[in-house]
Amino acid sequence: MPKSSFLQEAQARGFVFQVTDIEALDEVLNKGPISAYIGFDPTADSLHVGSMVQLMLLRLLQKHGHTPIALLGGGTAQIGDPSFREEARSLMMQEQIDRNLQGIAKSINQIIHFGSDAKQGIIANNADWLNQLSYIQLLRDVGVHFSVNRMLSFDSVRTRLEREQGLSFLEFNYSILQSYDFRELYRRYGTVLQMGGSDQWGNIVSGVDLIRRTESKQVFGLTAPLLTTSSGAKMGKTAKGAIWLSSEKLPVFDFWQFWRNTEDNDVGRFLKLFTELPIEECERLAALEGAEINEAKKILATEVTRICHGDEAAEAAQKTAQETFEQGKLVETGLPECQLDKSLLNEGIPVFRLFVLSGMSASNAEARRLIRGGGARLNDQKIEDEGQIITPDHLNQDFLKLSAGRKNHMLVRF
RNA sequence: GGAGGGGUGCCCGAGGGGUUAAAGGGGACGGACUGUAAAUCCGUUGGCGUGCGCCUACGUUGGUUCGAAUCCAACCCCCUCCA
Repeated sequence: MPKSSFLQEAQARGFVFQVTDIEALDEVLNKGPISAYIGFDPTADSLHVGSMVQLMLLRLLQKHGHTPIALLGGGTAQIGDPSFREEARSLMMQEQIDRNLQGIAKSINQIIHFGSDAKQGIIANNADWLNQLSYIQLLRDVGVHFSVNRMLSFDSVRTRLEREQGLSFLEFNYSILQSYDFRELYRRYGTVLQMGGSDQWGNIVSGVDLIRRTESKQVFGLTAPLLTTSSGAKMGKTAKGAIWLSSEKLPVFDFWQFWRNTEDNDVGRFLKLFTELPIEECERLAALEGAEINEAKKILATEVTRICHGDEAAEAAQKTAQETFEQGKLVETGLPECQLDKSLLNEGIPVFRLFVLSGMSASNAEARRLIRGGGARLNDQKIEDEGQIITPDHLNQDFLKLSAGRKNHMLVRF
């Protein structure tokens, strides 16, 4: 049992998968505040729930008085992390990377509040040092310490080599640069701990090694379990794509719904990881049986949404969900919305077109299929005729409610 | 550089001149059952107009054929073995 409060809680909440030298790390944590970092790659313009574990881990670190550093991979993004991937990532344009960096920083700020004092943590960008690196210098300084044999033995690399796709030398360098990052953060901020998903284990221990060799200093690595749902699906990806943290990319209502629909078996685990409710409370909620566990799911949804989008948005989402699903009301706000031009209605428009224009269906054919399959509703009334013409007579005040299936609703405003 | 194998729909994977918008599986979406869960079962799954049709699609570009994902040529890419 660790002595440091951070490790204790991290372990109890299920954040810890592997640690390089847990006793020594515990010792260091116990002695006083440290700084620790996690890297985030700018592969999209927002983070999604797949990164939530990492974010919550940093948040927990901060709560225990340590300094969290979120490192943006603005430099490494030019290469792409090959770990466990099936194919090479296509190389991104610089402007794309820049755009993504901004979005990712925003996501991080949603969950972690850094404040003005650097002790409360910072967001750094490895482009600041990687971009100026000279090849020869890097080889002499860092390359000597890397054994190709050893790198080849890492699972993350091996799986790639065994695949048909192979691994380019460019990608092979990723872990070297990530190690360099760790050392750079150690030098700049005294960072002694790198954390990450379990897929980062190889990269992390490489960094630990590099620092031991060049700085003669013991630093640490800690990985969190890679999250899958009980039924084996990867966290964060669903039908319509990822569960984004950005409310611009995913309405808060949908975010709340995602958590509300958690599988029974995941409730306890998720409560511990993604909320800050006391552990005993998480366990009590997870132990609820049958339909009662739905209460736990609602609490989970609201608590996670609170952390990510704030109290107000979280409560609004909960209220909307309750009215929509439990009371069957035709709510006027709170559901995802879109705006269409009123002239469409004045001229009369086939329902299936509305599904397309609102973005609920990807094509006319898909919308028609939805209606034929009996899954489409207009203002909570099942749509029987895919060609039905919609006019202003169908409006409730200024909006229509479209539903695709039991769970997908949208208010279309005119 | 030499020899062989291969590139099919979101993914995997059959198909080797017409009846193939392309078997099967996975995934996804919808429905039923439930507890807005899981499991199970049913349906759907290129686009556009829609009960007929039209267009686009089997690495790329040409060719042979009344007709090609299927045959031929060149090119690109991947894999394996050899150098």
